[in-house]
Amino acid sequence: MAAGTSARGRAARPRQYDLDSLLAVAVSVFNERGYDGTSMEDLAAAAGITKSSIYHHVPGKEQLLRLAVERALEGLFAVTREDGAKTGPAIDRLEYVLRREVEVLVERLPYVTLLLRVRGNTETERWALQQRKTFDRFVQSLVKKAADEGDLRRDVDPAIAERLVFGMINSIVEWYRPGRVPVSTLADGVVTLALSGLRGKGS
Amino acid sequence: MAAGTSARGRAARPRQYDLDSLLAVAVSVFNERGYDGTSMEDLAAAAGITKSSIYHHVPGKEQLLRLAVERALEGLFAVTREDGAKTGPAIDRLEYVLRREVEVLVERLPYVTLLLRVRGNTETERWALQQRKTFDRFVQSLVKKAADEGDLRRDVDPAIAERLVFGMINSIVEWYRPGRVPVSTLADGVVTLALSGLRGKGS
DNA sequence: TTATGGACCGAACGAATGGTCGGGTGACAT
DNA sequence: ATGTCACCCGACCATTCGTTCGGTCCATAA
Repeated sequence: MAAGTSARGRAARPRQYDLDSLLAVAVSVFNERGYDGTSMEDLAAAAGITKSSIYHHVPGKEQLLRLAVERALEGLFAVTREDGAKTGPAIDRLEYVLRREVEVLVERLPYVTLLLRVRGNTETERWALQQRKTFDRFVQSLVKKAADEGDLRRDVDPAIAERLVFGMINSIVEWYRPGRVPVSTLADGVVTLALSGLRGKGS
Repeated sequence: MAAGTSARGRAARPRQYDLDSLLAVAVSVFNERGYDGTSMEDLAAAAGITKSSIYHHVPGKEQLLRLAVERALEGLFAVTREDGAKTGPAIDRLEYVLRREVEVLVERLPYVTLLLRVRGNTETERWALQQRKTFDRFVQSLVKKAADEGDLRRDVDPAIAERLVFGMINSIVEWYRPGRVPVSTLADGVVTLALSGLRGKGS
């Protein structure tokens, strides 16, 4: 984003970071090595900078994690406040949220990836887990409502179904990379699979 | 397993580990804190033993990881060699593998959990990732065959579908704990959801 | 020209980490 | 009684960790 040769000045002044561009690098490394498996030296090397320089931008390693998961959670919770998630039959709201969640997940892929891998070792991580739980409960209530309105199959426990569909969506971060397949195709696939299943009958 | 007061001897000789029981403790801690986030002291504390004692049973931290993921992979690959995975229409083989994978995953829950979280920092981890990829390709070929035989819906790319269903199953380790819900119910839910979807029409 | 301030650096610190070493203790077989 | 062996211990080591500090460089503003 803000890294690279500045406007003027021959071959001088390469790499120059601000908080945002440094965060992008850090998150990328976190996702590759895992948060605990990443040292400040790893980050420094990836950024082409020294360890101590990182502390000019950020007060510590944990803050980088915090900023990243905040960015992810912000996107996720924004969906729950959108119209499509609040009006109409629960089954439609559910479909809307599923599709939108896929979109947000792809849009902020590295940040959401990191969020989904949080384990709970630090205060920041525990806070992130709590937030995820809150979001989870929102979707859970949608599934419950759709079941109550008779729009879901009755031979699968709604609680289990929610976990599974949720897990399916979250697993996207493990393999999807933007470019090859358009997001809309992915989102269609998710919604179709979640609601109508894999088996035949399709056009 | 083998920890506890020995047959004879008053209140003497508490905790006494063999490789297996120690591994069980270690894997449990790995899953809670993450492999990189777990120190040998953490393991020692959880086992009620000193760090140095651990080295009596195992040559190092990485070996514990190795033993654990081997246990998981062994169970997974055993499925691919079973009859149900090798005979009959691909769609039936697929259903068989899905159900059996759920069963193995639950049966060896802590080990498979650890396997699914491997990142690739050490040689052992990279080997584990390679093995997972091999298993993945096996399931992929099943989905492909089922598609060729016309038993899958044609409006979702088989490659994407396989990833999603695979991800759904793998996500089970994040929430399922044996006891509350029987494995058979879970497996039924997975197969139903994967093949027929969430939406109505069910009995 | 000088001063301000953002981005960066090398050297160093205390704490934690994975691992080693030499020794101890008790159950069991001889 | 003695020796063996599995299991355990405390003390220690070299390295790596996250973090701090004092200082340099240079683009821009006054």
